[in-house]
Amino acid sequence: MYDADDDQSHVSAPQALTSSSKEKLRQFVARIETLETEKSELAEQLKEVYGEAKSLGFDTKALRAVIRLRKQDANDRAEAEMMLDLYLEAVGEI
Amino acid sequence: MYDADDDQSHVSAPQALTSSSKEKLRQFVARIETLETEKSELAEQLKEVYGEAKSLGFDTKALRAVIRLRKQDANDRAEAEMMLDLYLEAVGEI
Amino acid sequence: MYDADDDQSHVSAPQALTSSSKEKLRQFVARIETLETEKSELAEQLKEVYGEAKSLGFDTKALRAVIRLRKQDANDRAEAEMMLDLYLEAVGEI
Amino acid sequence: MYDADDDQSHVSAPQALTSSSKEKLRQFVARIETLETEKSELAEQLKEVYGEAKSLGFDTKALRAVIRLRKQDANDRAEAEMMLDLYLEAVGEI
DNA sequence: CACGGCGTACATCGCC
DNA sequence: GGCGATGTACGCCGTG
Repeated sequence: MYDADDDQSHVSAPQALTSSSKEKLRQFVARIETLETEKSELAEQLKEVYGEAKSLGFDTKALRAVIRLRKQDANDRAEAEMMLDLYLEAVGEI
Repeated sequence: MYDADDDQSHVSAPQALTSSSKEKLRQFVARIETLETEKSELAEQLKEVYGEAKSLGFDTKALRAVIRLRKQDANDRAEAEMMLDLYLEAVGEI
Repeated sequence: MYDADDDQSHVSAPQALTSSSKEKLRQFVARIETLETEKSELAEQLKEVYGEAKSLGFDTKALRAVIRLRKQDANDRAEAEMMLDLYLEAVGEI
Repeated sequence: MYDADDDQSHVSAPQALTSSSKEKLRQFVARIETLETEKSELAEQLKEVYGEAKSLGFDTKALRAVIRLRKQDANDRAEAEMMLDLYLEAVGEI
């Protein structure tokens, strides 16, 4: 996208961004980078937690498996709910 | 995990976890799940931001490229900084 | 799905599938699962081939790029062919 | 990878491939392209099957959900098996 | 240090 | 034709 303000044509000719578009773009970049920074920090903390568990003698592989299973269960429940809705709709109950 | 409290041996005898170990395990699981939830929320917000940018006509693929490049630049700068420090230290400037 | 045999109405009344429909459904599921199994096996074999190439010292990323480019070329050639046919037909040469 | 026969150094200097390496490369490309062709054909057939089901009045969305669920169940069983092994190993039973 | 697993990003496809 | 979902590929990290 070359100019979010101007472009009504969908042509691919390069054109400069308006200053308004540039400003919006800057803001998007800033918001994204903030969120990614926070996300990286959480990832960092997760690593630390696993490291701490490991240093206390826990098997991180098994620990990760537990986490994965619990998540999977949650997903399964959500999926089951979805399927129920789908079936109810299929038999005209919605 | 054999038992973070008991096991100093790494032998293969089956043994249950002590209640203390179980409690620690529960806490680790809780901490991890909290962090992962927050991480997912940030991921969600990132998707929303990209979606908003897209709805305003910005090319998200290009936007992602911008983010990636800036990140790379930051890494490069950090690395250069590290090298500089290393050299300064090597010549006794620190 | 209301009933592939019966339903001409698209009304929302709940109704069970006829046994004939159920049988068809089973067959569809079976055919799909067979095809997906075969597809997974091919995917598996592809992984093995890439693994073998890697173990012989080839850069799999470059190898993948080669495959991608050749595929693109093939697509381009097919498209050119189609255009040619279209033009030939347009000038009454077919 | 610049030469699968010669390169013991892992340096990144560009160098020509030996004819032996080139030949191997050609064979890998051929094998990969064969497998990918077959995979695409299966994908094509899958599309046809779903299309046929749809034309007979079946709800493909529900059909896909069924397939997904059955696959998920299989995965769950495999995962459960893995967890069992993991736990058995953790208590020294392997 | 090389490998495999995991999470993420891209592309494709079916649907609307 | 845009959008959402799904399958595939890449990069990163932890591990042996």
